[in-house]
Amino acid sequence: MARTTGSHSDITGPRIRDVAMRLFAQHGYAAVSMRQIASDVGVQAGALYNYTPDKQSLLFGLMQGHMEDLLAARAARDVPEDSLAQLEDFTRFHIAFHMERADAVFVSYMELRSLSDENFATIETLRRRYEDELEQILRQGVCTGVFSVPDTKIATLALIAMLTGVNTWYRTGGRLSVEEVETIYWDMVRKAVAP
Amino acid sequence: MARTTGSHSDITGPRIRDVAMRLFAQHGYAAVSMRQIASDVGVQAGALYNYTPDKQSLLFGLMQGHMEDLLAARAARDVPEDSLAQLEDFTRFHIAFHMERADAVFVSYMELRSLSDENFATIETLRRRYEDELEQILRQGVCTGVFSVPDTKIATLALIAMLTGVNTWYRTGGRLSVEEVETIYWDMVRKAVAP
DNA sequence: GTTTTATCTGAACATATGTTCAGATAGCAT
DNA sequence: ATGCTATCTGAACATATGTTCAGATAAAAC
Repeated sequence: MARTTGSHSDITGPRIRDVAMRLFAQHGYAAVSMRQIASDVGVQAGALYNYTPDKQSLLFGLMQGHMEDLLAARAARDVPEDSLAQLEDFTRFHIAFHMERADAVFVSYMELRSLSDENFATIETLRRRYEDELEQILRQGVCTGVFSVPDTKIATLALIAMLTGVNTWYRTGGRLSVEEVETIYWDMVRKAVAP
Repeated sequence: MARTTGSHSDITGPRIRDVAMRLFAQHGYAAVSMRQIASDVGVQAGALYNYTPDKQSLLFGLMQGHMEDLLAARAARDVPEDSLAQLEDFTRFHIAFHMERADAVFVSYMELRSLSDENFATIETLRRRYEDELEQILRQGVCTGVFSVPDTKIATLALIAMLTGVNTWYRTGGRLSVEEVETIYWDMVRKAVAP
Protein backbone atom coordinates (compact mmCIF):
# COMPACT_ATOMS: atom_id res chain seq x y z
CA MET A 1 0.00 0.00 0.00
CA ALA A 2 1.27 3.44 -0.87
CA ARG A 3 2.16 5.78 1.91
CA THR A 4 -0.29 8.64 2.29
CA THR A 5 1.45 10.74 4.90
CA GLY A 6 4.98 12.03 5.29
CA SER A 7 7.55 9.80 6.91
CA HIS A 8 11.26 9.42 6.74
CA SER A 9 10.95 6.54 4.29
CA ASP A 10 9.24 8.66 1.68
CA ILE A 11 12.54 10.15 0.76
CA THR A 12 14.64 7.02 0.93
CA GLY A 13 13.87 5.93 -2.62
CA PRO A 14 14.91 9.21 -4.28
CA ARG A 15 17.86 9.41 -1.93
CA ILE A 16 19.08 6.01 -3.03
CA ARG A 17 18.83 7.08 -6.65
CA ASP A 18 20.70 10.31 -5.99
CA VAL A 19 23.46 8.61 -4.07
CA ALA A 20 23.76 5.76 -6.55
CA MET A 21 23.91 8.16 -9.51
CA ARG A 22 26.67 10.14 -7.86
CA LEU A 23 28.70 7.09 -6.88
CA PHE A 24 28.25 5.38 -10.25
CA ALA A 25 29.40 8.56 -11.99
CA GLN A 26 32.38 8.93 -9.70
CA HIS A 27 33.71 5.40 -9.55
CA GLY A 28 31.76 3.39 -12.08
CA TYR A 29 28.98 0.85 -11.65
CA ALA A 30 31.20 -2.17 -11.11
CA ALA A 31 33.42 -0.37 -8.63
CA VAL A 32 30.57 0.68 -6.36
CA SER A 33 29.14 -1.86 -3.93
CA MET A 34 25.64 -1.99 -2.56
CA ARG A 35 27.16 -1.51 0.88
CA GLN A 36 28.81 1.75 -0.21
CA ILE A 37 25.54 3.06 -1.56
CA ALA A 38 23.72 2.02 1.60
CA SER A 39 26.39 3.59 3.78
CA ASP A 40 26.12 6.92 1.93
CA VAL A 41 22.34 6.81 2.22
CA GLY A 42 22.67 6.07 5.93
CA VAL A 43 21.13 2.63 5.92
CA GLN A 44 22.13 -1.04 5.87
CA ALA A 45 22.67 -2.83 2.57
CA GLY A 46 19.63 -5.04 2.98
CA ALA A 47 17.34 -2.02 3.07
CA LEU A 48 18.17 -1.14 -0.53
CA TYR A 49 16.30 -4.23 -1.67
CA ASN A 50 13.02 -2.63 -0.63
CA TYR A 51 13.56 -0.23 -3.52
CA THR A 52 15.25 -2.29 -6.19
CA PRO A 53 15.19 -6.00 -6.95
CA ASP A 54 18.93 -5.96 -7.67
CA LYS A 55 21.90 -3.78 -8.53
CA GLN A 56 21.42 -4.10 -12.27
CA SER A 57 17.84 -2.81 -12.05
CA LEU A 58 19.06 0.12 -10.02
CA LEU A 59 21.45 1.14 -12.78
CA PHE A 60 18.90 0.51 -15.50
CA GLY A 61 16.27 2.56 -13.69
CA LEU A 62 18.66 5.49 -13.42
CA MET A 63 19.56 5.39 -17.09
CA GLN A 64 16.01 4.87 -18.26
CA GLY A 65 14.82 7.73 -16.08
CA HIS A 66 17.47 10.01 -17.49
CA MET A 67 16.65 9.18 -21.10
CA GLU A 68 12.95 9.64 -20.51
CA ASP A 69 13.56 12.97 -18.81
CA LEU A 70 15.61 13.99 -21.81
CA LEU A 71 12.97 13.02 -24.33
CA ALA A 72 10.19 14.58 -22.27
CA ALA A 73 12.05 17.85 -21.85
CA ARG A 74 12.77 17.88 -25.56
CA ALA A 75 9.16 17.17 -26.45
CA ALA A 76 7.98 19.96 -24.16
CA ARG A 77 9.68 22.57 -26.32
CA ASP A 78 7.79 24.01 -29.24
CA VAL A 79 9.81 23.83 -32.40
CA PRO A 80 10.65 26.96 -34.36
CA GLU A 81 9.72 27.30 -38.00
CA ASP A 82 12.94 27.38 -39.96
CA SER A 83 15.72 24.79 -39.85
CA LEU A 84 18.37 27.18 -38.61
CA ALA A 85 16.30 28.18 -35.59
CA GLN A 86 15.52 24.52 -34.95
CA LEU A 87 19.19 23.65 -34.91
CA GLU A 88 19.98 26.52 -32.59
CA ASP A 89 17.17 25.44 -30.32
CA PHE A 90 18.45 21.88 -30.28
CA THR A 91 22.01 22.98 -29.60
CA ARG A 92 21.08 25.24 -26.71
CA PHE A 93 18.66 22.69 -25.30
CA HIS A 94 21.18 19.88 -25.43
CA ILE A 95 23.90 21.89 -23.74
CA ALA A 96 21.68 23.35 -21.03
CA PHE A 97 20.00 20.04 -20.26
CA HIS A 98 23.21 18.05 -20.14
CA MET A 99 25.20 20.62 -18.20
CA GLU A 100 22.89 20.49 -15.23
CA ARG A 101 22.84 16.70 -15.17
CA ALA A 102 26.53 15.90 -15.37
CA ASP A 103 26.29 12.70 -13.35
CA ALA A 104 23.35 11.26 -15.24
CA VAL A 105 24.95 12.04 -18.59
CA PHE A 106 28.20 10.47 -17.52
CA VAL A 107 26.53 7.32 -16.25
CA SER A 108 24.24 6.97 -19.26
CA TYR A 109 27.24 7.27 -21.51
CA MET A 110 29.81 5.17 -19.67
CA GLU A 111 27.77 2.36 -18.23
CA LEU A 112 26.08 1.09 -21.36
CA ARG A 113 28.42 -1.87 -21.23
CA SER A 114 27.32 -2.64 -17.69
CA LEU A 115 23.74 -3.22 -18.80
CA SER A 116 22.30 -6.62 -19.55
CA ASP A 117 21.61 -7.22 -23.22
CA GLU A 118 17.91 -6.58 -22.82
CA ASN A 119 18.34 -3.39 -20.80
CA PHE A 120 20.97 -2.17 -23.23
CA ALA A 121 18.56 -2.57 -26.13
CA THR A 122 15.94 -0.51 -24.32
CA ILE A 123 18.33 2.35 -23.59
CA GLU A 124 19.71 2.28 -27.11
CA THR A 125 16.22 2.70 -28.51
CA LEU A 126 15.68 5.79 -26.39
CA ARG A 127 19.03 7.21 -27.38
CA ARG A 128 18.33 6.59 -31.03
CA ARG A 129 15.02 8.37 -30.72
CA TYR A 130 16.80 11.45 -29.40
CA GLU A 131 19.48 11.37 -32.08
CA ASP A 132 16.80 11.08 -34.73
CA GLU A 133 15.41 14.44 -33.69
CA LEU A 134 18.67 16.13 -34.59
CA GLU A 135 19.04 14.14 -37.77
CA GLN A 136 15.57 15.20 -38.89
CA ILE A 137 16.53 18.82 -38.44
CA LEU A 138 19.71 18.34 -40.43
CA ARG A 139 17.99 16.38 -43.18
CA GLN A 140 15.31 18.97 -43.69
CA GLY A 141 17.88 21.76 -43.68
CA VAL A 142 19.98 19.96 -46.25
CA CYS A 143 16.89 19.46 -48.41
CA THR A 144 16.12 23.14 -48.47
CA GLY A 145 19.74 24.13 -48.90
CA VAL A 146 20.07 25.81 -45.52
CA PHE A 147 22.65 23.28 -44.40
CA SER A 148 25.29 21.26 -46.18
CA VAL A 149 26.83 18.21 -44.56
CA PRO A 150 28.61 15.27 -46.16
CA ASP A 151 26.38 12.75 -44.36
CA THR A 152 23.47 13.59 -42.07
CA LYS A 153 23.87 10.49 -39.89
CA ILE A 154 27.55 11.11 -39.27
CA ALA A 155 27.00 14.82 -38.82
CA THR A 156 24.37 14.02 -36.20
CA LEU A 157 26.75 11.85 -34.23
CA ALA A 158 29.61 14.30 -34.68
CA LEU A 159 27.56 17.23 -33.39
CA ILE A 160 26.17 15.30 -30.43
CA ALA A 161 29.65 14.10 -29.50
CA MET A 162 30.89 17.66 -29.66
CA LEU A 163 28.03 19.04 -27.60
CA THR A 164 28.13 16.30 -24.99
CA GLY A 165 31.85 16.90 -24.73
CA VAL A 166 31.02 20.01 -22.72
CA ASN A 167 30.61 17.75 -19.74
CA THR A 168 34.25 16.77 -19.81
CA TRP A 169 35.43 20.24 -18.95
CA TYR A 170 32.53 22.38 -17.70
CA ARG A 171 32.31 22.88 -13.96
CA THR A 172 29.59 24.99 -12.38
CA GLY A 173 31.06 28.16 -10.99
CA GLY A 174 33.68 28.41 -13.73
CA ARG A 175 34.38 31.49 -15.77
CA LEU A 176 31.56 30.86 -18.25
CA SER A 177 27.81 30.87 -17.74
CA VAL A 178 25.55 28.31 -19.36
CA GLU A 179 24.37 30.90 -21.86
CA GLU A 180 27.91 31.77 -22.85
CA VAL A 181 28.77 28.12 -23.41
CA GLU A 182 25.61 27.68 -25.46
CA THR A 183 26.55 30.61 -27.65
CA ILE A 184 30.13 29.46 -28.12
CA TYR A 185 29.02 26.01 -29.25
CA TRP A 186 26.16 27.32 -31.36
CA ASP A 187 28.65 29.43 -33.24
CA MET A 188 30.70 26.34 -34.12
CA VAL A 189 27.69 24.16 -34.86
CA ARG A 190 26.15 26.76 -37.14
CA LYS A 191 29.32 27.08 -39.16
CA ALA A 192 30.04 23.35 -39.24
CA VAL A 193 26.81 22.63 -41.13
CA ALA A 194 26.80 25.82 -43.19
CA PRO A 195 26.70 25.45 -46.98
CA MET B 1 68.18 -11.18 -17.02
CA ALA B 2 66.61 -10.34 -20.35
CA ARG B 3 65.77 -13.19 -22.64
CA THR B 4 68.01 -13.37 -25.72
CA THR B 5 66.38 -16.18 -27.62
CA GLY B 6 62.86 -16.98 -28.65
CA SER B 7 60.63 -18.82 -26.23
CA HIS B 8 56.97 -18.99 -25.49
CA SER B 9 57.33 -16.54 -22.61
CA ASP B 10 58.61 -13.78 -24.85
CA ILE B 11 55.13 -13.16 -26.05
CA THR B 12 53.32 -13.52 -22.77
CA GLY B 13 53.89 -9.91 -21.73
CA PRO B 14 52.45 -8.37 -24.91
CA ARG B 15 49.68 -10.95 -24.87
CA ILE B 16 48.66 -9.94 -21.38
CA ARG B 17 48.53 -6.31 -22.46
CA ASP B 18 46.47 -7.14 -25.53
CA VAL B 19 44.01 -9.28 -23.62
CA ALA B 20 43.74 -6.81 -20.75
CA MET B 21 43.15 -3.91 -23.13
CA ARG B 22 40.39 -5.77 -24.88
CA LEU B 23 38.70 -6.91 -21.68
CA PHE B 24 39.02 -3.50 -20.01
CA ALA B 25 37.47 -1.87 -23.08
CA GLN B 26 34.68 -4.42 -23.21
CA HIS B 27 33.66 -4.65 -19.58
CA GLY B 28 35.56 -1.96 -17.73
CA TYR B 29 38.54 -2.14 -15.43
CA ALA B 30 36.62 -2.84 -12.23
CA ALA B 31 34.48 -5.51 -13.85
CA VAL B 32 37.41 -7.55 -15.13
CA SER B 33 39.24 -9.84 -12.72
CA MET B 34 42.83 -10.91 -12.87
CA ARG B 35 41.56 -14.46 -13.24
CA GLN B 36 39.57 -13.54 -16.35
CA ILE B 37 42.62 -11.92 -17.91
CA ALA B 38 44.76 -14.92 -17.02
CA SER B 39 42.18 -17.31 -18.38
CA ASP B 40 42.02 -15.48 -21.73
CA VAL B 41 45.80 -15.44 -21.91
CA GLY B 42 45.85 -19.15 -21.15
CA VAL B 43 47.65 -19.00 -17.86
CA GLN B 44 46.95 -19.02 -14.12
CA ALA B 45 46.28 -15.77 -12.29
CA GLY B 46 49.50 -15.88 -10.32
CA ALA B 47 51.57 -15.82 -13.52
CA LEU B 48 50.36 -12.31 -14.32
CA TYR B 49 52.36 -11.00 -11.40
CA ASN B 50 55.58 -11.78 -13.26
CA TYR B 51 54.61 -8.95 -15.60
CA THR B 52 52.87 -6.42 -13.42
CA PRO B 53 53.18 -5.65 -9.71
CA ASP B 54 49.41 -5.25 -9.46
CA LYS B 55 46.21 -4.64 -11.40
CA GLN B 56 46.41 -0.87 -11.11
CA SER B 57 49.87 -0.81 -12.69
CA LEU B 58 48.60 -2.96 -15.51
CA LEU B 59 45.90 -0.40 -16.34
CA PHE B 60 48.27 2.51 -15.92
CA GLY B 61 50.87 0.91 -18.17
CA LEU B 62 48.28 0.43 -20.89
CA MET B 63 47.10 4.01 -20.72
CA GLN B 64 50.57 5.47 -20.49
CA GLY B 65 51.70 3.36 -23.43
CA HIS B 66 48.76 4.55 -25.49
CA MET B 67 49.35 8.21 -24.73
CA GLU B 68 53.05 7.91 -25.47
CA ASP B 69 52.33 6.16 -28.76
CA LEU B 70 49.96 8.97 -29.62
CA LEU B 71 52.47 11.71 -28.86
CA ALA B 72 55.27 9.85 -30.62
CA ALA B 73 53.18 9.28 -33.75
CA ARG B 74 52.18 12.90 -33.72
CA ALA B 75 55.75 14.10 -33.30
CA ALA B 76 56.87 11.90 -36.18
CA ARG B 77 54.80 13.90 -38.66
CA ASP B 78 56.33 16.95 -40.23
CA VAL B 79 54.07 19.94 -39.89
CA PRO B 80 52.84 21.81 -42.95
CA GLU B 81 53.45 25.52 -43.36
CA ASP B 82 50.08 27.22 -43.16
CA SER B 83 47.53 26.90 -40.36
CA LEU B 84 44.81 25.42 -42.52
CA ALA B 85 47.04 22.58 -43.69
CA GLN B 86 48.15 22.02 -40.12
CA LEU B 87 44.56 21.69 -38.94
CA GLU B 88 43.74 19.30 -41.76
CA ASP B 89 46.80 17.25 -40.91
CA PHE B 90 45.82 17.13 -37.25
CA THR B 91 42.25 16.16 -38.07
CA ARG B 92 43.23 13.34 -40.38
CA PHE B 93 45.96 12.16 -38.06
CA HIS B 94 43.66 12.09 -35.05
CA ILE B 95 40.93 10.17 -36.83
CA ALA B 96 43.25 7.65 -38.47
CA PHE B 97 45.24 7.04 -35.30
CA HIS B 98 42.22 6.67 -33.07
CA MET B 99 40.19 4.56 -35.48
CA GLU B 100 42.75 1.78 -35.52
CA ARG B 101 43.10 1.77 -31.74
CA ALA B 102 39.49 1.67 -30.64
CA ASP B 103 40.12 -0.31 -27.47
CA ALA B 104 43.02 1.83 -26.27
CA VAL B 105 41.09 5.02 -26.92
CA PHE B 106 38.07 3.72 -25.10
CA VAL B 107 40.08 2.60 -22.08
CA SER B 108 42.15 5.78 -21.91
CA TYR B 109 38.96 7.78 -21.98
CA MET B 110 36.73 5.77 -19.69
CA GLU B 111 39.09 4.50 -17.04
CA LEU B 112 40.61 7.76 -15.91
CA ARG B 113 38.54 7.45 -12.77
CA SER B 114 39.98 4.02 -12.09
CA LEU B 115 43.50 5.43 -11.80
CA SER B 116 45.14 6.31 -8.54
CA ASP B 117 45.57 10.03 -7.99
CA GLU B 118 49.23 9.92 -8.93
CA ASN B 119 48.71 7.86 -12.07
CA PHE B 120 45.80 10.06 -13.07
CA ALA B 121 47.98 13.15 -12.87
CA THR B 122 50.57 11.54 -15.14
CA ILE B 123 48.03 10.60 -17.79
CA GLU B 124 46.39 13.99 -17.60
CA THR B 125 49.70 15.66 -18.30
CA LEU B 126 50.17 13.58 -21.43
CA ARG B 127 46.64 14.26 -22.57
CA ARG B 128 47.11 17.98 -22.01
CA ARG B 129 50.27 17.92 -24.05
CA TYR B 130 48.37 16.45 -26.98
CA GLU B 131 45.50 18.90 -26.69
CA ASP B 132 47.97 21.76 -26.61
CA GLU B 133 49.17 20.84 -30.08
CA LEU B 134 45.72 21.45 -31.49
CA GLU B 135 45.25 24.60 -29.46
CA GLN B 136 48.54 25.98 -30.80
CA ILE B 137 47.33 25.45 -34.34
CA LEU B 138 44.06 27.18 -33.60
CA ARG B 139 45.68 30.06 -31.77
CA GLN B 140 48.08 30.78 -34.56
CA GLY B 141 45.32 30.55 -37.14
CA VAL B 142 43.16 32.94 -35.16
CA CYS B 143 46.10 35.36 -34.92
CA THR B 144 46.56 35.46 -38.67
CA GLY B 145 42.85 35.60 -39.34
CA VAL B 146 42.67 32.19 -41.01
CA PHE B 147 40.39 30.87 -38.26
CA SER B 148 37.79 32.44 -36.04
CA VAL B 149 36.64 30.71 -32.87
CA PRO B 150 34.99 32.15 -29.78
CA ASP B 151 37.55 30.54 -27.45
CA THR B 152 40.57 28.52 -28.53
CA LYS B 153 40.60 26.32 -25.44
CA ILE B 154 36.93 25.40 -25.75
CA ALA B 155 37.21 25.00 -29.50
CA THR B 156 40.10 22.60 -28.93
CA LEU B 157 38.08 20.45 -26.58
CA ALA B 158 35.00 20.65 -28.80
CA LEU B 159 36.89 19.51 -31.88
CA ILE B 160 38.68 16.70 -30.08
CA ALA B 161 35.40 15.49 -28.61
CA MET B 162 33.86 15.53 -32.05
CA LEU B 163 36.77 13.69 -33.65
CA THR B 164 37.09 11.10 -30.91
CA GLY B 165 33.36 10.53 -31.22
CA VAL B 166 34.11 8.61 -34.39
CA ASN B 167 34.95 5.66 -32.19
CA THR B 168 31.38 5.45 -30.91
CA TRP B 169 30.02 4.47 -34.29
CA TYR B 170 32.82 3.46 -36.66
CA ARG B 171 33.31 -0.24 -37.19
CA THR B 172 35.96 -1.61 -39.52
CA GLY B 173 34.35 -3.12 -42.55
CA GLY B 174 31.52 -0.60 -42.59
CA ARG B 175 30.39 1.35 -45.59
CA LEU B 176 33.05 4.05 -45.19
CA SER B 177 36.81 3.85 -45.51
CA VAL B 178 39.14 5.66 -43.13
CA GLU B 179 39.91 8.25 -45.79
CA GLU B 180 36.24 8.94 -46.37
CA VAL B 181 35.63 9.43 -42.67
CA GLU B 182 38.64 11.72 -42.47
CA THR B 183 37.29 13.83 -45.31
CA ILE B 184 33.80 14.02 -43.87
CA TYR B 185 35.08 15.25 -40.53
CA TRP B 186 37.63 17.58 -42.05
CA ASP B 187 34.83 19.24 -43.95
CA MET B 188 32.98 19.95 -40.71
CA VAL B 189 36.09 20.95 -38.76
CA ARG B 190 37.21 23.34 -41.47
CA LYS B 191 33.88 25.09 -41.53
CA ALA B 192 33.47 25.12 -37.74
CA VAL B 193 36.57 27.26 -37.29
CA ALA B 194 36.15 29.31 -40.45
CA PRO B 195 35.95 33.09 -40.11
C1' DG C 1 -4.82 0.06 22.77
C1' DT C 2 -4.31 -3.28 19.46
C1' DT C 3 -3.44 -4.82 14.96
C1' DT C 4 -1.46 -4.13 10.63
C1' DT C 5 1.93 -2.76 7.46
C1' DA C 6 6.04 -0.88 5.60
C1' DT C 7 10.60 -0.46 6.58
C1' DC C 8 15.14 -1.46 8.55
C1' DT C 9 18.72 -4.23 11.00
C1' DG C 10 22.11 -7.63 11.56
C1' DA C 11 23.67 -11.76 10.53
C1' DA C 12 24.32 -15.22 7.29
C1' DC C 13 25.39 -17.55 2.63
C1' DA C 14 27.86 -18.69 -1.26
C1' DT C 15 30.95 -16.94 -4.21
C1' DA C 16 34.53 -13.76 -6.13
C1' DT C 17 38.28 -10.74 -5.44
C1' DG C 18 43.58 -9.16 -5.55
C1' DT C 19 47.63 -10.95 -4.12
C1' DT C 20 51.29 -14.16 -2.26
C1' DC C 21 54.28 -18.00 -2.35
C1' DA C 22 56.38 -22.72 -2.01
C1' DG C 23 57.28 -25.89 -5.23
C1' DA C 24 57.07 -27.81 -10.11
C1' DT C 25 58.79 -27.14 -14.90
C1' DA C 26 61.52 -26.22 -18.59
C1' DG C 27 64.73 -23.77 -21.37
C1' DC C 28 69.66 -21.79 -20.95
C1' DA C 29 74.74 -21.70 -20.31
C1' DT C 30 78.61 -24.20 -18.91
C1' DA D 1 74.85 -33.93 -17.43
C1' DT D 2 74.46 -30.12 -14.11
C1' DG D 3 73.34 -26.01 -12.19
C1' DC D 4 70.85 -21.65 -13.01
C1' DT D 5 67.11 -18.77 -13.85
C1' DA D 6 62.90 -17.28 -15.55
C1' DT D 7 58.37 -18.69 -15.61
C1' DC D 8 54.12 -21.08 -14.29
C1' DT D 9 51.00 -23.81 -11.24
C1' DG D 10 47.93 -24.62 -7.58
C1' DA D 11 46.65 -23.71 -3.31
C1' DA D 12 46.02 -20.54 0.18
C1' DC D 13 44.78 -15.96 2.59
C1' DA D 14 42.07 -12.27 3.96
C1' DT D 15 38.62 -9.60 2.48
C1' DA D 16 34.65 -8.02 -0.39
C1' DT D 17 30.76 -9.05 -3.11
C1' DG D 18 25.33 -9.36 -4.22
C1' DT D 19 21.57 -11.08 -2.10
C1' DT D 20 18.36 -13.23 1.40
C1' DC D 21 15.69 -13.37 5.48
C1' DA D 22 14.01 -13.86 10.35
C1' DG D 23 13.13 -10.70 13.58
C1' DA D 24 13.10 -5.76 15.50
C1' DT D 25 10.93 -1.16 15.09
C1' DA D 26 7.84 2.27 14.60
C1' DA D 27 4.28 4.61 12.37
C1' DA D 28 -0.76 4.08 10.51
C1' DA D 29 -5.30 2.26 10.74
C1' DC D 30 -8.92 0.65 13.28
